[in-house]
Amino acid sequence: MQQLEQNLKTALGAAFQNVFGTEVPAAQLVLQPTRKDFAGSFTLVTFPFTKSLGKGPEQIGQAVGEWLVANEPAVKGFNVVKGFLNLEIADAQWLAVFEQLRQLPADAPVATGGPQNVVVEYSSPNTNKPLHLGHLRNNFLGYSVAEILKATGATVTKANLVNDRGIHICKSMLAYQQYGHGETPQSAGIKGDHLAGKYYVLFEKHYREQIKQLEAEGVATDVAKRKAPMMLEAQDMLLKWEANDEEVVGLWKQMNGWVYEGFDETYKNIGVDFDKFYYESQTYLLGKERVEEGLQKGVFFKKEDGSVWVDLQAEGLDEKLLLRADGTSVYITQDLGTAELKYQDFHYDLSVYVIADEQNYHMQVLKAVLAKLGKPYADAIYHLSYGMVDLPSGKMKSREGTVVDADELVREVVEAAKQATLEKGKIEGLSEEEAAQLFHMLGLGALKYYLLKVDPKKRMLFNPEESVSLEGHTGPFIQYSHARISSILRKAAEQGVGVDASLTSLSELHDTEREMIQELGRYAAVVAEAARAQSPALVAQYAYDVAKAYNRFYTEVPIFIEPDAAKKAFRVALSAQTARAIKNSMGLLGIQVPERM
RNA sequence: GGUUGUGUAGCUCAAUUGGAUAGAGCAUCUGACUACGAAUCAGAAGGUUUAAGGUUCGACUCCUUACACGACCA
Repeated sequence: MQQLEQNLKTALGAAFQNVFGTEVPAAQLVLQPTRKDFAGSFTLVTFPFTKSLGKGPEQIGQAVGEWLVANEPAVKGFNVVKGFLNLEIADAQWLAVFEQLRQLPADAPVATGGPQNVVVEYSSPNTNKPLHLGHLRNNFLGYSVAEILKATGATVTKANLVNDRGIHICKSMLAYQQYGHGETPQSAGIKGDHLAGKYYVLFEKHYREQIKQLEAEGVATDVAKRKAPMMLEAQDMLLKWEANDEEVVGLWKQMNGWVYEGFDETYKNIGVDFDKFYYESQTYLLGKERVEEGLQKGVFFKKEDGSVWVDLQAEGLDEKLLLRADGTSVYITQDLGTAELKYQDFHYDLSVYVIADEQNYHMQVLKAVLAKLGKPYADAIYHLSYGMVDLPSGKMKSREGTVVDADELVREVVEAAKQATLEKGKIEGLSEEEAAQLFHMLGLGALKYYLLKVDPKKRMLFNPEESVSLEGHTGPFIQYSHARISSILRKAAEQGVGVDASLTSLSELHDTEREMIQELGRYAAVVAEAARAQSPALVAQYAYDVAKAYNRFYTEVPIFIEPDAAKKAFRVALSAQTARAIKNSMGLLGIQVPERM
């Protein structure tokens, strides 16, 4: 379709040349799809030309339109409404567009001239508690952005930076030491990440009790928080960990092992994957080296207490701590090391960090610090900042126990999909295993689509009832359209209707057929824009538009009843092409589509 | 206090990046399964795009100010 648009632009240029005798810069010839309520397929806005031509917008549209109809075979007709020139395209052109789409391999990359070598870091969990709803948005976004970039022909590495060290990890370790009695995931029958989370919560509970007690003894709150015995013990544990204390490191390895097993299960269950894992325990030392490098280069400075800082006021930021007085690292120290390591490993020209928007400032600092160090990859860093997920009851707070657990949520959406599917009673003949796979596909489709259809940078509201809904603007709506088409294709195969019929004998297209082709033709442009904006929401919207357009076509145009064999074959081919577009675009979102449901 | 993001129908979200009468879904109401899958389709109703100015042929979009909510930095 790009070619059709290009041809139209060339013709428009010629029209201006011939009618008004002036050259119009190609950049000014912007075509947009015509709004549904007007006749035509492409629209040129003529207002911008009124000044230079000294003529009214209608007059220009009329003249250009007439010239096009007389001289450009692709333009069948036109109408002018105020400053809008609507072009009607000849059906032969649409069929040519369709033919081109059909010839394209299903996995043909969409060339964009964008970055070729990309690392997308996402998920990046803490190893002290299980994944929750917020992580799901992160995981689905990261996976989808990676897939979209792959679709533009880029080489993409999916990376996961595991936050496996620090005081928060020690908290769950300490609580386990004190209250665990040697419990294991096996003995407790609890997933490893949930077991660690249980002890993290236990730590918080006892810690808070200790604070209360100290306060009752007249200690000020902030002092109580620092001096509570459990906090002191956790800090002591962190020091021991950094000193490679055998017992502490042993416990750390054991508990992290449990957590990784739990994460693996969850990742598998939600259908995301990674090519490379990084662990902060392995990058923080490299980060310290970078801090040292900065000191030597004179871009960082040391305060009297020995802590290391960077002055970013020239960049519109503040002074920022890079290394504590006691020499222990802070978040940014580790991030410096990880960025360096990632670059050594992959020499990316784009490094995407999928991180919540509460880290906006932190990521600005990271970029600025790397720039100060003169790192060539500083510019390649891009923070894909996404908004928090709120609940109808308000904000999610792990400390207040108002988080929505990822595993539990997935179970619920799959169960809801199962109930709805069984009610419809349309899946007879599927084995038990196939049915289970289908329920999983539909439940996850609903959940993923729900989280991905919203613009990433916006904060969003998670409504549990809507998230399991299967009707309207949802994943299952699109999945249903695919299942429906699959059914048609099965029937076509039975009846021996080929999809490779010649299109040349077709006379006139139905409106919905024309719209369908135009919709299918947008695919490449949508993927390119989604990659540029790093927004799966655009792909989600597109998949919905395609399904919607098909359903309209489906109710208005007969397929198997059609007596004209050429038309019948074309409609089957159009259906097959639509199924492909749905499967592709949903695939970019990490959502699978069924043959029946 | 400083920086920054958001504000669109009762609710959840769009709006091709400055273009036409601001579109979808949910909820409400009406109609369509003896032609191919009704998880569908067709239609009704629902809007002073937070407010006030400004730029423009044209503003949800850009600028200024104010208000509300959030995040971050102290």
